[in-house]
Amino acid sequence: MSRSHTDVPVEANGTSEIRDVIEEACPLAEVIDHVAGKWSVGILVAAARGPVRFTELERAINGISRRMLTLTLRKLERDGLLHRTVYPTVPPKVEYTLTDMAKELHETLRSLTDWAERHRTDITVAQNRYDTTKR
Amino acid sequence: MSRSHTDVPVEANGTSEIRDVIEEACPLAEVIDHVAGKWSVGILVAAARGPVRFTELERAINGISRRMLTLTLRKLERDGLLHRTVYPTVPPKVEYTLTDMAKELHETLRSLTDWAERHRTDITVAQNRYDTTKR
DNA sequence: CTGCATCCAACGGGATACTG
DNA sequence: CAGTATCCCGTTGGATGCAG
Repeated sequence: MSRSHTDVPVEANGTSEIRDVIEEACPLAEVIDHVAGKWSVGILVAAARGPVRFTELERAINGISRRMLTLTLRKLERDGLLHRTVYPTVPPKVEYTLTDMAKELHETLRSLTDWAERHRTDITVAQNRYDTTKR
Repeated sequence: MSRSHTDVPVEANGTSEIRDVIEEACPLAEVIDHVAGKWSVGILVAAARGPVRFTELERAINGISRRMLTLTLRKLERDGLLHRTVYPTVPPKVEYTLTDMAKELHETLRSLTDWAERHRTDITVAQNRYDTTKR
């Protein structure tokens, strides 16, 4: 996704409400960017229960490829959401844990979960109605 | 998703592949899917203040293309988050408003915004540290 | 076990010209 | 005004194979 709001030519004429919209949306867009990867949330949730190993994640998250698991883990680590601990054993062992910041985020996400559960069917209904009427 | 062949544009029909992760992540992943498009949040925020017209959105959301605006609007409408009202005037006038469901979502998103603002710098710091140590 | 490298297909998304 | 239709390219992500 890599949005980063810096790729928008500044234009500097930002007046009135245009500015407002952008200002208000920005931080939100940032979070989304950090969490909206196809697998980020899954990893965050899986790691929320305690230290998780690479292979555990691979099995827990249905359908993820090795490559994407690595990439997503790196991104989350870079963002300061995951902590990576390497045990120099043979064979190697690596554990991932949520940082405090990420734990907070995880709780915050719960309100979103609630919303999703409250409206899950509403959304499905809306989609069906849309598809049948406009298609 | 986009069934045809070569360069047929995406169709943005949402409902990508089901993300079967751990049961706890599922509803959350759903929300993310509906909101995580590059422009969805921006549109939602812009429309949160009241009815908005197509061109208003185009100007309010810095950098969006006409195509993406249309696609994203259609997706949000399909998901039951936006309501589209057409005034059969000349020239045509179309207004978009948040549905009740979407208003709820918008409020819920505020807690995410708060998190983002609280940790915005933490994230930047983490990224810099990561980039300097591993690079 | 953990994870990087490579190849490749599919999709997202920008620019723009055209229409009701 | 509010879209729709094309063209085109950069990125995402799956599949594999190799390595510490």
